[in-house]
Amino acid sequence: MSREAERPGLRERKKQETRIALSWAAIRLAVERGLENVRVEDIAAEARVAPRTFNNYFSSKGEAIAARHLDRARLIAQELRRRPASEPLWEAIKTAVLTQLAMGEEYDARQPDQQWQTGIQLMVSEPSLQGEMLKANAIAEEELAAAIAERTGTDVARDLYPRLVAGAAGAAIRVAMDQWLRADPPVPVRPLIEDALDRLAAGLPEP
Amino acid sequence: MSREAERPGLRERKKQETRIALSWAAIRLAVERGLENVRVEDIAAEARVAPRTFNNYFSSKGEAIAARHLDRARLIAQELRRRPASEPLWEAIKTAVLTQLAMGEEYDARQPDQQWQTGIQLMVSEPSLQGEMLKANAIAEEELAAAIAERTGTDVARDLYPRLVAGAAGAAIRVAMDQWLRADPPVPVRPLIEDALDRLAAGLPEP
DNA sequence: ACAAAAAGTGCGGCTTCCGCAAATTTACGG
DNA sequence: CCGTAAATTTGCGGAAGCCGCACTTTTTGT
Repeated sequence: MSREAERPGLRERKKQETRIALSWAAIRLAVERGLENVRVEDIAAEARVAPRTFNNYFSSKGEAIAARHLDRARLIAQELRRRPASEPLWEAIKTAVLTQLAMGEEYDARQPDQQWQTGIQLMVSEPSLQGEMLKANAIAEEELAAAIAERTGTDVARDLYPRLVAGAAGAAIRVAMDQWLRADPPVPVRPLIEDALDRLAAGLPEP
Repeated sequence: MSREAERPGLRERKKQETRIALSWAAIRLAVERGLENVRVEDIAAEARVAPRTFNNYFSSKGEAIAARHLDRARLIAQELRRRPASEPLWEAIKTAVLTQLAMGEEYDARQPDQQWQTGIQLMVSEPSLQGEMLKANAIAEEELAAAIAERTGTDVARDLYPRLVAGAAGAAIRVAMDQWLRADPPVPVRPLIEDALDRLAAGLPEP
């Protein structure tokens, strides 16, 4: 044995790779043939692991699919921590969200992005996935609340404030994304998100 | 055959009774012996129906338990529609929430309320139920958005506004309730909710 | 290179969830 | 009241999902 502060650890890396491979495999197959027609067995095969291994990572198909979404959402909190402390809170949040969005677009710039959007649409349409989506959002919101608390010198456990801001921001992002997904003549996301967050910071005045 | 606008309909009534009986049974048993140790079979037995019938009403144990919560949350939108149109929106929302809260307290004033609070605590602690809780909140939020749209003359499909307000309000309520549940020296709920909604309407200024 | 720890795998079993068809109950018109 | 149509409940059967446990393989640290 030894200490447990090893940085990346080749081991940890492989684990993450498997996790991501399983998640993408689940999304791919679900998009391709519909969630109902995908068995855990298939996903495992696609990711080159044993069926049993799948459940070592995820406790359901839905969780595997939502995992990608969760990872992305987490980044917002990460990004917020990076913003300079001088920046006003709402500004920082807005920038963090938009930055994450840009990162996502760059990251899988070749084709996965297409798959990403399709994946999201799958999640919002399949009832059994909506729950997973919401759960992921909730987890991300917690982390966001922690980051906000840190930045504003408040206490997540005692003060209403950080969770309130995180919850409201999360709702705004959710609504903006939703609007974006259902816009018939496609519209850009960023303005929607900015608009939503701005209104929030303005106290949601009646239009 | 005939028209289908029968008001209560003896048939519909029985259905609702069964639904509620199943839901309460699920909560009772889950609180009593832990969710893991409750089988669908047991719930059905408690409600005096066949096991198969359970799945005619709910597609999972979790859904059955969250059903009570959902019904309550729905009432907020109902209540909002009843508020006079002259009342400012935020005022109306706040009142609607508090009224619903009061109704709930009166309704099951004898003992179920105790059970209710225990049930909620169960839901927030059991991971598998958190998802159901979130799903119920989402459904309630949709209805709230519809009510808000109606009241403000906006369009749920086209405008960001109603869903934004509903989402933010939902988040505020959630956070306030959460705070209430974990308050060690118990505190009253109402002030928490008022505080949360007021801050929202004020644009969530840093404290 | 070795021993310990962690991850992957296989097996077995218990539940859940759902489609289908028969039985039972309710609704409505005469 | 009675009979027929519709809706609900129930029983059966089966496909998956999910998970504990024990065994094997791989990684880690010395």
